[in-house]
Amino acid sequence: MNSDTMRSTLRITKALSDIQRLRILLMLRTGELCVCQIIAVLGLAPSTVSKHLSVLSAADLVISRKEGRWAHYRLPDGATYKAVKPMMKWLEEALKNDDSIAKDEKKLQAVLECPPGLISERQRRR
Amino acid sequence: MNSDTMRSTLRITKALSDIQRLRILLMLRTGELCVCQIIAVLGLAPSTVSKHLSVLSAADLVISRKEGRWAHYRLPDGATYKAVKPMMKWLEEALKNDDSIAKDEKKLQAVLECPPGLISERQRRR
DNA sequence: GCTATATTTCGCCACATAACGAAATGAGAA
DNA sequence: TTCTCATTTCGTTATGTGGCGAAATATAGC
Repeated sequence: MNSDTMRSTLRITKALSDIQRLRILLMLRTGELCVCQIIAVLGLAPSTVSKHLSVLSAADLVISRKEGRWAHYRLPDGATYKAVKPMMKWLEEALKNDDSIAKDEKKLQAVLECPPGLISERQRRR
Repeated sequence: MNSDTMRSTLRITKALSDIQRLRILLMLRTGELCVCQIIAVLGLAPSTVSKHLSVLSAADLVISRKEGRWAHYRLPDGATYKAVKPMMKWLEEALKNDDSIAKDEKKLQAVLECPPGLISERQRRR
């Protein structure tokens, strides 16, 4: 009967077992982000980041929204969020003093202020 | 400074990203178990189970205790448990209707009652 | 000491996965 | 339409990981 509860549970724990995906999740606490912004902070190839986002999405740990050429990702809300909220809370607590996460937050602030060279011209004009 | 918070967090999430290790963790809710009992329920090679236990141990998700020839594992207590309690609670909730877990519980009951053939003679005499 | 046995360690194989670049996709701009 | 560009998909490669059996370890009993 309920053999997908294990499947979906493992989808979540496997999604959480990679440093880049944890970085993305914690980054999204500040709110919805464009893929290019996530790419800028992580410093990885676009294709790599896209794959990570699809893994998170398949685990229902993020929600995607398309707007023209851009894709935005955010933490889930409502019922979907409820299922993973304890996990997220635990993650936040576990990593609240982590250096790499703090660095990401700092870099994200810079990216959100659109300093030259970090994001493409096109993106800055959105 | 705090780059091991990420390391230890990932040790935990990676430990939780395998079905056999989830089975072990939930099995241990009934209390301390001998390795051979865990082997009997999982139906895997002793070396495989031993490796899984060492992964869980390295993540501080289980505590081991040696007693003569036998090794016993249990869920952590006190301060150590506090750190992973939210995770465990979430896991229990997520898998409370899972078939494979229910099957394991049933099999564990049988193993604890020592039916012939499941555990070695030697073990039954402990 | 020697034997038996529970557990761990080691070596190996098969498979999963993270990374990249290149190509494909899709939607706005020209 | 055609071009541009953000994103995704695909193919490849390198590394990680789960599984097993064999050998090593450790301890109880003789």
